[in-house]
Amino acid sequence: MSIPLELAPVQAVACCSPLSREPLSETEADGIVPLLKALGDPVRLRLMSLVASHEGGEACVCDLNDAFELSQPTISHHLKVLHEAGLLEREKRGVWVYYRARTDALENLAALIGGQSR
Amino acid sequence: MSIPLELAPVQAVACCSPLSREPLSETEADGIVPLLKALGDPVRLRLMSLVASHEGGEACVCDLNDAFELSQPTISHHLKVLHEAGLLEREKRGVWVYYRARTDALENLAALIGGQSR
DNA sequence: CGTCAATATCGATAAGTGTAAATATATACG
DNA sequence: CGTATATATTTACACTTATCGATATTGACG
Repeated sequence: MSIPLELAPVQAVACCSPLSREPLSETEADGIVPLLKALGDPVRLRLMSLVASHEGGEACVCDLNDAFELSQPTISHHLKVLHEAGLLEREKRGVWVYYRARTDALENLAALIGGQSR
Repeated sequence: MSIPLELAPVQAVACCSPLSREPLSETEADGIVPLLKALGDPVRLRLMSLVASHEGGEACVCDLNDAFELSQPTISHHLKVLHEAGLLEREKRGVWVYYRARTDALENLAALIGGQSR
């Protein structure tokens, strides 16, 4: 019986008009920043890209570990950050864990960053 | 006699296909991460939005300082980060300094994040 | 030249973050 | 049950970063 999550993180970015349209409020900024922070690390950005571009839009952690010369706990940590930001979904199947990219979150974020000025 | 800049930072994001299309290389990621890091701070994200949404697409530092309850050096620091990332242009007119949003950089970044899978 | 105002730089500090080693948890399989 | 494997958590540490006060720089103006 788990509480869904503190808040739907995907919708944090769907809340506001594009950057260039009107000034972001402090609260709005605080909602978006975690996503940008999550992507603002080279390992996480590549992890995100690896998962998102993987066939079926999902990838097993076992595959991801091998793509980096980093310890397994470090990769696990980065996946957790992406997951908590709402950019990756997590699904366990047997011993394996699969992560799936939330393309809606990516698209919302992109719309917020690159949206037309007016 | 100033060297243009070490590299055109705007094009760092124009270099690669979207996240979800194919895995980002380490080099590509390293080029993009500075932009995401620059935006991944609430003050800088709001600064960027303030400038980008300001009339004429530019704003004077004097206006920006007043929008935050932060010291002037702190704002100056954040503007520098955004400028060095290639997200803001800097122009001095008399005693005042105006920053202008590089919407092309924002659009390229948005395309990279939210681009279609295939 | 001297003063004032706008912006940037410097130095210090507290808080945040990426990483790894050690350990824990969970699942499959004899 | 016992062992092996996949993944997560904990702890610790080096490194980065956001912030401020003090100071420097730059331009306007008398």
